[in-house]
Order: sequence, then structure tokens, then C-alpha cells
Amino acid sequence: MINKNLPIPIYYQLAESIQKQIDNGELKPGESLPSEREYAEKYNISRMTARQALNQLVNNGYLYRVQGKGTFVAEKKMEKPLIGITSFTEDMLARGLKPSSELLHFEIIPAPQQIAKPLQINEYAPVYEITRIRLADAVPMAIETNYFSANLVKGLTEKIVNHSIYAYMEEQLQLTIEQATQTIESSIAEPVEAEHLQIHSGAPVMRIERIAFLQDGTPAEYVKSTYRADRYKFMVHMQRNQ
Amino acid sequence: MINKNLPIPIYYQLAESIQKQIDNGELKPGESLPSEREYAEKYNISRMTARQALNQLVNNGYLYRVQGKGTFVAEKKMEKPLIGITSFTEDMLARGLKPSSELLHFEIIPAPQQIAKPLQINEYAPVYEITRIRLADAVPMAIETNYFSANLVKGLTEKIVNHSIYAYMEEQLQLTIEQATQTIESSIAEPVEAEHLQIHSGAPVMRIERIAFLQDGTPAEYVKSTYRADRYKFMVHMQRNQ
DNA sequence: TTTCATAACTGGTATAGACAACTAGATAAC
DNA sequence: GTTATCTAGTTGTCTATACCAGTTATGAAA
Repeated sequence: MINKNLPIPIYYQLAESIQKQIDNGELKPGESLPSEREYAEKYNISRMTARQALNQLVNNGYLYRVQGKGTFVAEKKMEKPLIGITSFTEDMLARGLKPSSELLHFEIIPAPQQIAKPLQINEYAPVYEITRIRLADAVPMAIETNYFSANLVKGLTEKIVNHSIYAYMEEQLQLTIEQATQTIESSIAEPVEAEHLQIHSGAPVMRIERIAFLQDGTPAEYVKSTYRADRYKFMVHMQRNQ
Repeated sequence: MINKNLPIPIYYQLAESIQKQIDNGELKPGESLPSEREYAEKYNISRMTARQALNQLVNNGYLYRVQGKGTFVAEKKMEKPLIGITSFTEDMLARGLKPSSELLHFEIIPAPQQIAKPLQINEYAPVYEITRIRLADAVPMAIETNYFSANLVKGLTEKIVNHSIYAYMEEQLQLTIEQATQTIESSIAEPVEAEHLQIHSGAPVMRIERIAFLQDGTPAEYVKSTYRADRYKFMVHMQRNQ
């Protein structure tokens, strides 16, 4: 089962062996594994080596440890939510509201650090900065600022922005967004935001950041938006994929 | 910088210290770190302890290693696609925090309409109502109230609640949660909430509602939670399906 | 029978050392 | 000048040991 003469590390062999036992059901979720000391004795290896094998499986979420009790097989992995990537427009249409926009700001700027980082480009590299008020049924719903690397998303114009940036990206530039990570937090409206959203300063708002990626993992877009908390709820549906 | 007398593990202190250096830009992406032996010598610790600190950061994607060359600051920090469907506990563990709970309330009540509806049961049908304060690293993070149809999730006890409801459901009742829908909104803390969460009344909070479904689509759980906005961000990673 | 201390487990942290595998630069041989 | 070798430095693996911290069963005392 474990061969010390192979050029494959012992901890790796042991980890693979345990992983197989989990996969084929010999070790069932919730079941406890032999202790680290038992593994060490059984295979005549050091406890630290056995521990390293278990570490690998713990890091990958196959096992979990409880101090004083033991190491256990983790429940099946619960994985990524599916579901469509939502632009504001798609989102509002899905809610049965009529989306519209008011362009506040459109220019190319050198990327400051906090924009360059999520887009994985160099600081001061040119980016489009587009700020819009987003309305649903003519009521202000959110302020949204999009950032696109100007070297990736080329040739953006005000006309394109007012139509559909994503349609332009897909049809003209063959850039398809494949995945996105969103961060949602609750906060309080700044005075400027409050004015644009027609709420009072200090009213609750929802801040959503989205980084959208292409197939190859290149970040294509970074969006920061502030939604009126009284008019917007974020919904997400998640499914276990096994 | 490293204090061996603190009850905080050395490797953890070192990892934190390096993490800070990355965060504040002292260590820049692509830059090489001192070697493991240098860290060991500098802080008068064992190389394995220094290595354990680096391991943690490598696992979290902040660093990467090249054998024979050194350890380097990773380019990005493509935040881990976190968030499982299920529990507060999993969520906090995934964030590297230690979850705990304080049970406030546990009883069977006849379902009011607003609970009966999401659970798709009759009004006044018996449901478990469980309210807990959820802590992460011993700091109040959220108030969570769970509702389970008593006819579906049978035999709940306080002991089970304090251990793991989901483990009980899966192991004893063979009820596996397969999908869930979450609704997230931003709001303001009510006085009672504020007291439990140790924030001031009117502070921003995040309200999350979750309906969890079994394989066959039966709603198994309805959860309403209120998170401290200053301590919690909701993250979701989405992938285009097909 | 109940309660409480203890012993025997578990994983968590840390040490000190050894050799292997790999990289890159310096040096020697051609 | 080019090529091959050596060497110092890096991470990768592994050992053997020690003690700490949390959990649970055992058994003594009440």
C-alpha cells in the first residue's frame, strides 16, 4: 500500500490511498479515520508524515479534524452556484422592471492601484471608467461604476455604453464572460450617493463588487455598485454539484 | 514581531505578519521572500515552523513556491470561490474563523403564514423555531433563526442543535440538502438585534434569507439571519452554465 | 447512584536535524 | 568562446521527539 522505495513521496501515496477509500465508499462521510499515530505505526512512518498526508486532504476539503476527537471524512463537497451572470439590464428585466440609465461619467483614466489589482493590470495602465445611474421603471435604483482595461476592451464609445457593452464585447470583440465573483456588503449611503439615489444620507445601501472573467481567467471587468437597500434585494440560487 | 510567550502559535503570528506585509505593499507580487532558513534564523524558530507559516499563505493563494528558487508573492488573490449552500459553520470555517453558537430559543410553534409559505406547508402546522447567536472567533457575527417543518425534520433536540442539525438530517433522517435560494438585503439593526450583536442600534446590517431544498425539491428549511455589516461580506462565485 | 477526578486517548504546535531535488551562478576544461 | 562541472543556496521530504490542548471513558469517592 505504501512503498518507501518509490520516487513518489510517502505522504502523497498515503493521501492518495485514503482519497481512494473515500471515493469508493470504504470510508463514509462522518466516519472517523485511524489516528495519526495509528497510521504512523501501521506504515512505519513518522507521525508528521502521516499528518502531512491528512493535511493535504483536509486542505482539499475531504477530511476535517476535531482536536481531541479525531479526523473525519467530510460531507460531500457543496460547490459553486450556477445561474446566469447578471448585468443590471438582465437583472431588472428578469424582475419585470424597465431598466434605463443616465450616464454621469465616461473617460479613460490611468488605473489607480485599487482598480489595477482586481483587473490584474499594471498601475496607471489605461482603463475606461464609466459611471451611470441605473433606474428601474424610472426610479433610481443604483449607482454603478464599471472599469474595463482599455487594452482589452478596445474602442468603447458613449454610444456603445448607452446601448450594451456586453453585446459589443461578445459580438465585436469576441470576449465572452464566463465567470464572475461578487462581493456583497451592507453599508450606509455617502452624501453624494444619497443625492443621486434620492435617499437621505445615512440610509442603508448595498455595495456590490463584481469581477468578471473570460474563459482563460483574465479579468475583463470590475464593477462597483451601490444599490438602494429599500428597493433592491440580491438573490442567488445554488446547487450542489457532485 | 514574533512573541513566543503569547498563547498564539508562532507559525500563525509569522503568517499574519507576512500577510500584512503583502497587504500594505511591503511585499509586492512577484517579489521573493526571505528563505525558510532565513526566517528560522531571524526569529530563532525552527525551519519547520517557518515553513508552516508559509504553508498557510501558500494554501490561501498569497504565496507560491518554486523548488530550488524560493518563495514568491502571488500575482493575484483571486478570492476563493467560497460559500457552500449550507451552514454558518461551514461558511466561517471556509473563512478561517472559528464558529460557535449561543442558543437563545428552541421550541415548536404553529407556523405563521410567512413561515408556512416558504416551507410550503399549511398554516399552523408545527415547526421548530431555533434562534441562535452565531459567533466567529468568539465575536458575535449574526443572529440566525431557523425553521424546520416538524413533520419532516423529526426529533430535533437541543443537543442536536448544538452539535449539527445538518449532520443529523443527513445521517439519521437521510435528508440531504441539494439546493438553496438566498436573498440578501441591506438594512438597519433593530434595538434587540443591536444588543445581541453588540453594535449600536441603527448600524447597518445584512439580512439573509435562505430556503433550502431536498433532491425532490421539498423545502426543508427556512432561515432568516441578520449579520453585522462591519464583519461580514457575502461572496458568491458564478459560472456560466452549459 | 451520582459526582468528580484522572488517565488515556485525540489533534495542535514546535524543535533539530538530515538528505533529496532543483536552480543559478561561478569555475574549470575544452 | 563554449561547454561541462562544481558549489552554494533554495524548497521538498522525512524522522524522532516533546509537550500542549481538548475529549472521553474509567474508576474512585461521595
